Amino acid sequence: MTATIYDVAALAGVSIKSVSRVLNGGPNVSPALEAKVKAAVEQLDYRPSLSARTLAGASSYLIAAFVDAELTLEHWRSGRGNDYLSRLEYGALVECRRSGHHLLVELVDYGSPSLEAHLLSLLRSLRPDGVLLTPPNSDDPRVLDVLERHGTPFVRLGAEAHLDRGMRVFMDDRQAAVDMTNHLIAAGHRRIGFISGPESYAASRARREGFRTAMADQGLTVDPSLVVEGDFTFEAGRISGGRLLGLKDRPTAIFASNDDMALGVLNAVTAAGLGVPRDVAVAGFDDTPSSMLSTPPLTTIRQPVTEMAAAATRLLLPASRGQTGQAEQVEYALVERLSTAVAP
Amino acid sequence: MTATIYDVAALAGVSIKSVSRVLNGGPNVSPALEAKVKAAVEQLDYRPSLSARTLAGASSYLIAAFVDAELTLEHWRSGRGNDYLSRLEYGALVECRRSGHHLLVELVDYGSPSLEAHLLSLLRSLRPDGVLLTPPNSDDPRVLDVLERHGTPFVRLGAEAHLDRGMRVFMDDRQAAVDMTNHLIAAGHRRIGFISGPESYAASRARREGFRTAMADQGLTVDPSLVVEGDFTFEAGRISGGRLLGLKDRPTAIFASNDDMALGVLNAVTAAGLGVPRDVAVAGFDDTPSSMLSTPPLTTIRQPVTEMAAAATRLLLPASRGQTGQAEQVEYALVERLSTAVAP
DNA sequence: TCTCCGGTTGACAGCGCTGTCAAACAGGGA
DNA sequence: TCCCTGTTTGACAGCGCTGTCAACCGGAGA
Repeated sequence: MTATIYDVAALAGVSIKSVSRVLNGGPNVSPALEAKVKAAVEQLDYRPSLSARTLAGASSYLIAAFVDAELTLEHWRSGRGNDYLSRLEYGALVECRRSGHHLLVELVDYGSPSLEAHLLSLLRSLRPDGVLLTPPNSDDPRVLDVLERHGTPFVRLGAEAHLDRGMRVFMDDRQAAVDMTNHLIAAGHRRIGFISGPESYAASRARREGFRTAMADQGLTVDPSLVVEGDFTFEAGRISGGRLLGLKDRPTAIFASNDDMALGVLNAVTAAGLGVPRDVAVAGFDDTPSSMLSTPPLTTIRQPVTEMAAAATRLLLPASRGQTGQAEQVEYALVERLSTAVAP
Repeated sequence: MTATIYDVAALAGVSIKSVSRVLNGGPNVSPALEAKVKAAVEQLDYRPSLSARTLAGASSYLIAAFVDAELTLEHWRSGRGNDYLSRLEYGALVECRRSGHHLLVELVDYGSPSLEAHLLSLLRSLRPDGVLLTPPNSDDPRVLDVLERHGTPFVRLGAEAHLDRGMRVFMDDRQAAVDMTNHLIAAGHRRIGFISGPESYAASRARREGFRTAMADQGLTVDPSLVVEGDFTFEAGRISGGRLLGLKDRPTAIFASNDDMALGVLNAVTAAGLGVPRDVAVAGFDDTPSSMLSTPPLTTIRQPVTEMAAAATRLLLPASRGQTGQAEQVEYALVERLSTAVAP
């Protein structure tokens, strides 16, 4: 039916091993052989079977991305999308295509007691060439343990703890928060409210840390009542924002740890009968699509998720496999839009 | 190293075939055998190798989702996310996990001249059990040809043409547009602007058709200048919306074919110094996350993309494989929010 | 008692590749 | 001329599983 390597070998008048060599770019192949084989491959429209290659060889040509099932469900249930994930996926996809690999997306129940068993099961039956780990699970020691024990290379995105385990791709969340805070201070703000994300995210902690540092460096004290915690949702931003605006000495600027919360703040400001940026400046973090479309558009930090994922995937590919402990830092950018504009 | 079926067979004192039978739920297995095998599997923590099963058997336990590379790139470049795609993916993932299948995401260049060769290559090397096709490519005859020729089952989401090819999961876009139009008419609107999507999308055509039908059924004439075409982007909505608002006899309501464009219209209304819904009512289509978060929140049609994808995946799974030509319709819902509220 | 039959289990041959190792071959130097 | 070396190619044994088909077992029926 479908042509196999035997058909190609027969047509070209060579051994199957030679066909395999040509196809995989093996060493010591004469130009004549290569031409013959390529012609036969072309003529039969032959494509090697992934499973046969995987079974016989060392590589599976598969990259697996572990996606947090509960988190994703929650994202959809609450009506916000999972922008981070799709950007990540796109970056990984592009890189996979370039190298002839394939991207397998796997839903993982990080909350399950049988997490380890499930992961091991995945690794053994799929034998992926590498695994992509996303925050906040890229710091989960149970996952790292399984991966290391099984010997599967993995890249942790935005990881903070266990810096020597696996490979990492990250951005400087702390410095980005410093920059944003300085941006607000430069615009004349002194009382700045901060809405942090959940403690479980390394990025949350780093961003709050950056905010504190920048304030301290400028000799500004941070009123404890101006720092509140949210869970990265629009609702959290709306409520926390409302709370901050309700203070008798309300902040003139609010820096939210992500865009969803910043959008909630925008909503709260409007609801309070105030204007952005006239009465209150608002800044976000992430540069999600909707941050550009809000009224007014949001000043935020662009996190190059797609590039991070592409870099991570590259680290996993056999051709340019990185070493354990290897880390790559990507650049962020402060995107200045109207929500923090200074009145002319 | 890792346990194989031979290890299990040896430990249980049975043949490898018996192990295989137990694991795959084969017929005529005695309880005693089953118990022995299961114990051995447990003890060795055995997991069958996907590639070996694929190579030897008929199923690959893989479902492939074809993602339009150019479209996705464009989505990211223009800053809007691809909400549709991630919802789809989530639905497929959940269903895959339930059945022990895996989801493979493949970037496809639908614009490439070697599209057919590329697809064939994918099908042959991966041998997926089924393929998920998304609009607007679910109507592409080149794709359908390749899939049919190769004999791979596929489900077309939101497909319109070639109704007898492959399986389909769809919603009644036309009727949904009728409902929305009636909703606007019921609110007292007579001059209703309509921003349609690109002609290449079957859904675009159906929505416009629904709008026209509803208007006609209510005995309202549609002023041709009130029907414009956009490309589903925020910008298109902003520009087309601005144009409609600039007419000397401007519409009192604008129905955009998707939420991104409706958000653009919202922006245009505000820019024109008008209010929503006070001066102009705005309706969208899709129920994307941001439609809920806009100011005011958008009245829209909820398209159950996740459920559609889940249903589609179910049709592909060997256990409940559907027949060619089989189609499943899913229900939409009109979500009424403030953007079309009638003044009290 | 013997045959027949359905239920149950196992032997074995692939599936389509890659890795190992040996064979064949060509060219340089003694 | 022969040997040695390095290059090029091929034979063959798996990889870990499923499908096919035959063997075996026990009880029902003749």
